[in-house]
Amino acid sequence: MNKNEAKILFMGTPDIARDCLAQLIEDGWNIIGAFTREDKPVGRKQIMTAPPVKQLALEHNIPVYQPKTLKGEYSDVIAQLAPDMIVVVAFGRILPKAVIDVPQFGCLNLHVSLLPQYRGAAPIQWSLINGDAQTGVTVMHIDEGLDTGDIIDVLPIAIDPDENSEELFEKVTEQGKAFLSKVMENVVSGDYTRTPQDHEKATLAPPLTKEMALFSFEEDALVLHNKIRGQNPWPSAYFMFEDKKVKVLKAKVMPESGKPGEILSTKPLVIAAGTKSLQLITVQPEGGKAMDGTAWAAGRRFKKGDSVVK
RNA sequence: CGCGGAGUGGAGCAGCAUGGUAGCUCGUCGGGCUCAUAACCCGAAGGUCGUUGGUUCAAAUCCAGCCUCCGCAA
Repeated sequence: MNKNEAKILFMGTPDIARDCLAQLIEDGWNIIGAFTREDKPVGRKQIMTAPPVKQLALEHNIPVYQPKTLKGEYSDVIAQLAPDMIVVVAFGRILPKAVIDVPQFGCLNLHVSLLPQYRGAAPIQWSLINGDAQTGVTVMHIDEGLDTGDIIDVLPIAIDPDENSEELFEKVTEQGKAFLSKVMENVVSGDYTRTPQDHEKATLAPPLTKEMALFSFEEDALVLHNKIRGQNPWPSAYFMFEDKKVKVLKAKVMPESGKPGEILSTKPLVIAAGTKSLQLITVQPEGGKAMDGTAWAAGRRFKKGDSVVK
């Protein structure tokens, strides 16, 4: 069977899934339907917004399905669609066995880490927070676990020491979507191998939370830098100043040192950390827009030697 | 009507309770000092104080409406 004949059922939700779907459409795959999460309220106005995948699918007249769960009756719906392959990218749901067993070529999943490392929802962010030099995308056969299936192929991707989650996501998406299409071709033609994961080496990348985004200047400057870039754009690493949140969107490690929290310089704004110091390049105070660290320091009338901690 | 903060020269802020002279830290431009500088010194330009209306002899400041931005929540 070649790729024009294979019936593909796509499942995914956010931007990266949309971009992958766009690539598959462009490459001529026969997409018979798109499963995505339900519309949800977004922003201060709580406007109901369709997931990116839904928006793209509608533009291409691809049928959209937004079930609450894949169990029960939806397993039958999927069986009736009779896909030859199901492709899952950031769908956010575990597929039940009844669904996994439907397609003859199985269910493929693109995961943005070098499995078995960083199984779960936020692999990109965790690889940055941990200061890794490399990540990658893995295409695997889905089984009933969380990112535990047999690996088909892997594409390593280098991480720049200063890039943030958004930038790394873009890079990974760009390379990953073409890789996915290529691996799918190999699978359809039968030219591939399955390699079970080494479960002993598995690590988890759970979703980030706003609670963990609070940091202390007692920590090492490099650790803080990695937290800041890994949590940008969400949830944004922050510290408290005069009972208000101050998000740090972009920072840089500086060699100077001092008492943690001490302002070593206001232009640029450099604050001492546990080890070395951190230049706050872009910050966003609660209630305010993102601004240069120096601008924030100007408005707060900081002087060299002041401290941002009590 | 979910809770809350905010709109003041190019940036970030103060001033507003007790209406009456446009302030601070920067940036920009010109000059000086220096081997040099994100340093320092001197000087200058730049604002109908978000918008509309009201009160008043007089409104950035008090009152009402409207617009916009942001944090939280989701």
